[in-house]
Amino acid sequence: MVGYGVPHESFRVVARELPEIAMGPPFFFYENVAQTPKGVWNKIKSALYEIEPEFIDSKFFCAAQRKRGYIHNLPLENRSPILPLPPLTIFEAVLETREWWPVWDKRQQLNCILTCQESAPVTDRIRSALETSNSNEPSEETKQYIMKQCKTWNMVWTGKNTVSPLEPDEIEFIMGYPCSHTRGHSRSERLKGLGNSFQVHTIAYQLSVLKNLYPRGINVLSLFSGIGGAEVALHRIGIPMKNVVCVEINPVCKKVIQGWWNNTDQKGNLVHVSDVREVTEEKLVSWISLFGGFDLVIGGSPCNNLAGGNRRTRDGLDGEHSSLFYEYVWILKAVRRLMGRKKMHLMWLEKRESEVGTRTNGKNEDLTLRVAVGYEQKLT
DNA sequence: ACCATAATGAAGCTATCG
DNA sequence: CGATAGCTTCATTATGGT
Repeated sequence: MVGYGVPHESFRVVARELPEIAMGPPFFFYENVAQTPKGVWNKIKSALYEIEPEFIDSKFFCAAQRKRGYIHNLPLENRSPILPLPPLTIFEAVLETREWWPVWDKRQQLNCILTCQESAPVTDRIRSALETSNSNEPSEETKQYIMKQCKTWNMVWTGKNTVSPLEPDEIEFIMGYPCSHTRGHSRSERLKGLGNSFQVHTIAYQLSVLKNLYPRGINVLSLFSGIGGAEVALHRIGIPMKNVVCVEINPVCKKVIQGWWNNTDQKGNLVHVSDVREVTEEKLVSWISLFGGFDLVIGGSPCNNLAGGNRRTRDGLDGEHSSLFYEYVWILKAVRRLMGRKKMHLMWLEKRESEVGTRTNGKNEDLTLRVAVGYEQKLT
């Protein structure tokens, strides 16, 4: 679960064989949960140029576990983490818990950050179990019950005989986002967005190799953007974003990204698309023509039907949401095919001319801009 | 309409044991 | 080496309140 290596590990793979058809640029980066139903990662791998997935646990980068698989065509040489690395232990990440932490709770790190949390009766049952044990030390049976609940629901000690779920602000810190990144939205929306997101430092470590390749910045096609983990990671690395197309269906997530973009003094251009199924080859041609191509196609497709926590619809890669993986695949391959062609810009103009039915003598630039801007969706 | 709450197991992996 | 136990998991949804 350490892929080709993590910071401060002696064993680091720096070279691998990539099929020629998968070599960049453009570079791509795909992510999903590591523990899927059987056969899923084989399907993903075969759809993505048979590249071997790299499995990394974010426990090497933050205080919480997060086992994820990544398939990408990035170089492996000279990876570097964002420094300083964030705290790797619970005590350092959530300072207030230390005072109440019992010695028999041996946890050093948290389990995976999920999209929902425990309910009050769990905290109540734990409190009453501790209060009824009059002695200083609860019974082994009580300890076992409490530890099982604490691990299942990722709870920390916040008072006398009291365990609580993590606050959204604390999760933002652990996941590597700016303080109050998701502020201004309902608690449940914040938890869902954060539980579904990238761990920024883990992503940044893998993307860090792009910094020297693109000193003047990159154009990004960000699919299933969520709360913008990819964008935050690139920003933290120090890679300027010239143009970013964010494809995200959740309006709350879209607002989070736009808010972060506005607050971080971005010089580039941010375009929103509200559904991956609205991406067409025509739009790809337009963006590629306008931006001069994409340098990075990045995204983690929906894990709803793959994730272990799903009791009802864990029906694999062809499930209702997770099947959107195939959208990622065709879009990536379309981008690579379109960028491989010469005179792309001219081809696109000819196509537009034939559709519009009029010539655009000397006004190609205006037409390009007008059509491209038409795809941008304004925030309400 | 929006939001918070609370109840809802199994799959697949790893560690351990004989 | 196989069996067994132990552990973890980017979730869904009916329900009720505001």
